Amino acid sequence: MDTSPTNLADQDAAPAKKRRRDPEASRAAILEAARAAFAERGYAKTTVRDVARRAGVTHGLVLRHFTSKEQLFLAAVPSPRTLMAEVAGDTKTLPTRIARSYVRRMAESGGSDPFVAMLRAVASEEETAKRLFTAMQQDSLEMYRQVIPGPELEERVASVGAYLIGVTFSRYVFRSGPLAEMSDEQLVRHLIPNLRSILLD
Amino acid sequence: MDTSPTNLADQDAAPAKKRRRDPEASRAAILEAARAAFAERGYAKTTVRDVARRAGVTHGLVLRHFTSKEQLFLAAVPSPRTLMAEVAGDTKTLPTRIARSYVRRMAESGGSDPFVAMLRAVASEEETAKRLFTAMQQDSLEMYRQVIPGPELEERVASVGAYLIGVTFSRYVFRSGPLAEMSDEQLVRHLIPNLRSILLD
DNA sequence: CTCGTTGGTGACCGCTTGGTCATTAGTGAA
DNA sequence: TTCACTAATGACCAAGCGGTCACCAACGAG
Repeated sequence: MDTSPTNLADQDAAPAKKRRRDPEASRAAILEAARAAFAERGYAKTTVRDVARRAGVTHGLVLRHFTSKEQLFLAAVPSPRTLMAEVAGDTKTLPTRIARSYVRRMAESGGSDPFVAMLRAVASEEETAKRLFTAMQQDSLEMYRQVIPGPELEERVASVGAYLIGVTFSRYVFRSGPLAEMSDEQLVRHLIPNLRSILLD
Repeated sequence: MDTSPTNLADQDAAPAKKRRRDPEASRAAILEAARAAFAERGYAKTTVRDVARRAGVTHGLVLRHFTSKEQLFLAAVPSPRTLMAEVAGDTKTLPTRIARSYVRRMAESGGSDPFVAMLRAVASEEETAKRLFTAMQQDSLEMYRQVIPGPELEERVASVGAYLIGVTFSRYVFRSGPLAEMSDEQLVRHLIPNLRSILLD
């Protein structure tokens, strides 16, 4: 009553494709697909099959390379080297550099930055992501410690972090409202005075 | 080879319980359980069975009362009446009132405020939550419009919103770092100057 | 041309999920 | 006490998940 070798197909890539056989390229394609998927839909809603389809492979291969969905997340969304690099330098121009560096970085990745993926993952109560996020915050605190004077350093840095989290949320997750509609240049101009007052009183 | 009427049980409440038969009470218990669950674990990770267990009923009853998980979300997490009420009043003391009202509100619900639930739901790309969130932002903008002078009102309000989103994320979602460890009073004191400079230059 | 190696496949599995519905049992009125 | 009414239950379902694995086919070495 069923001559075919299976009852229900489980195919991943729709069109018939030639096998590529290039493990490095496959790995890279999967990682990029994973980054985009986790940033766009969050950890919980992203399925291994989603990532596979984007990368043009089968979900079996994804698990073969990365063992589990969590391992894939860890490989694709690595500790996003301090949200704002280039912190070192003159204290007076610090806010400007932070704003520029933040906006450039987000613009380059087109909204699929690891930072966005981590925000989403943390929001859906993903323990792994929380650990990464903690490490990231520690890193950034260390960098500020050498540049900024005064007491309440921790609190000020935490507030800047919170502010940028909120901006990221509005602009790249929620994607609605004035902050989402500004151009990159407008956003930089808008951020600078706020960062300054939070950071330097 | 199987005398029982079913193979795998699907029970929800572990201990044998008497049937309560009180639709109003059930509804209320389910709604409260849903609010807490959505705020604690996010929309994607919360299952209908989770909510049912918390409420002490079966998951069948939850769906019977609310039809679907999404309807349940909409019923449990209603438009959270402008994050900060009591905005009207003197402009000079506005930041203080916003900070107080925000902190009190969050403290009262013990971190299971609808606002947190919505943040989490939006982060996992839930369209329904996005719509609620948009409405909420519109509401709050309306209220500010009558109280605050000057241009760039939209941008300033959006930035305050973003800042509070970030603070909420750090304190009630991520639950780590200085902002999470502050007492309510400390947080109020910390927020006021930042809110003031963002809102009033 | 063979043939061992190995990147890649897709059927399969156990389990969980959101959702349905026939059945069961409390309850107030007659 | 009986009985209609209906809140509540829990077995059931299809779909989809993460994860496994026997197999297949593309390549380089001989």
